Amino acid sequence: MPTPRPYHHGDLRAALLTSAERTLREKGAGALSLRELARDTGVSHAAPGRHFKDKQALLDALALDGYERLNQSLTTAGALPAHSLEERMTALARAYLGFAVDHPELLELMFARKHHPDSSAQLAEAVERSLGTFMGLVADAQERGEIVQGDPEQVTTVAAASLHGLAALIAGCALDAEQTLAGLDAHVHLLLHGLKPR
Amino acid sequence: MPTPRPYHHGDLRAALLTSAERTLREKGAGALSLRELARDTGVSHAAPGRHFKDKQALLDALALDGYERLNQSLTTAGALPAHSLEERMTALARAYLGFAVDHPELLELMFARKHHPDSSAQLAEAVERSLGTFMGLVADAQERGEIVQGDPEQVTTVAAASLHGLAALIAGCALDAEQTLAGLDAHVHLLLHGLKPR
DNA sequence: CAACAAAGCTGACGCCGTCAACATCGGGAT
DNA sequence: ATCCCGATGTTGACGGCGTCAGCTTTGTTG
Repeated sequence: MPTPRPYHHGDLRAALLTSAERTLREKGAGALSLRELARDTGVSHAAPGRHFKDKQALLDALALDGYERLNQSLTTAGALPAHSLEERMTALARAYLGFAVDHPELLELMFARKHHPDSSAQLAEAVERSLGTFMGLVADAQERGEIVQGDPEQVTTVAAASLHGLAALIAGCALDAEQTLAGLDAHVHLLLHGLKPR
Repeated sequence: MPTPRPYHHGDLRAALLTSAERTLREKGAGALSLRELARDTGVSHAAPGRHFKDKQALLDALALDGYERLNQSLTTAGALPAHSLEERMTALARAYLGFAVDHPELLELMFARKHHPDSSAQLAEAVERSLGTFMGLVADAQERGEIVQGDPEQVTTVAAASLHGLAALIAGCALDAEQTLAGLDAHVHLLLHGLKPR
């Protein structure tokens, strides 16, 4: 006879997250239902409740996982051997925008306003680590005199906001992804050298 | 006797939009229910269906209205008497960020990815008009040689993305609104003059 | 091996969006 | 003046959803 599914799933939490991210990618956050998730995973409709207090908790976990991967990607890109500040910044930008292109729904979820109070601390810390990657680059460049002096946080905000703007516009379909990626080098150049003529 | 509410509301569509934006502001987009909206407006639960094909159609109308007001605000700010490019850009930035601070939920809705195919054309056109305000400023400055030459669209994208990034981060609570507004002049300065030392 | 906590299941509740069928009103054609 | 019809209301129903309470299974721990 066919092996009956064991009463306990084994790693339902992970299975739910995996399945959830799949539907997130394919059908968007709005189309995510705990019950459908449970059906897809082969458990009863209330089983997810054992692992996620409510739907928002699952979304928060999804977002947190997104930050994890984004930060991984940013860190990797930041550690790449690069000669100039502009190269380093472009590498970070390419990593961030790549993430936005690959996971637009997830990015939207990550920066949504409606997280659980429980999760918001973890999420804030994850955001902080993302910004930290940029901040590190900025502080480094400031030491070398390759970048303007001043409050590193302010300078970082300018760079990060610019890239986040691109990412958000791509994720929101307000900018064409390919075209933006193609113009990314020029974008970073303008960001570093300014819009005013030299 | 008390005037019985007439069978026909008169301007239910507008009333629904008004009420909807109120709850949007107070409780977020997720907490918006057509039935509750109908109750608040004193009509039956299916009445909204006469004016909005479905819930997404109402959200789209809300977003479109948001663009209308944002564009109004941007246009006004762009027409302000200003001497320098930097002043003009700062005025636009202040208008945009002011909108983001005042209507964060609405901004999130406006740039969400999941609009109805029916509405997306109108929305895209509204976005285009927003960008147009910036594009006008850029083209103008290019003619005067106050800004770097090159594809105006590319230059506009750099400026708009930077400000949109700020707005989105504020709306998503990733940046402190007050602090960001306070540093706005410096931000625009860095955007125009670049992060590299001169 | 007994007891317990973790992690399943079932059933129920109320809310929701949406649809179909019916009611009412106002305005335009005859 | 009347009739008719479309726009805009109402009611009732359906299925799906999130969440909770209460029960069952299971593995672990003492």
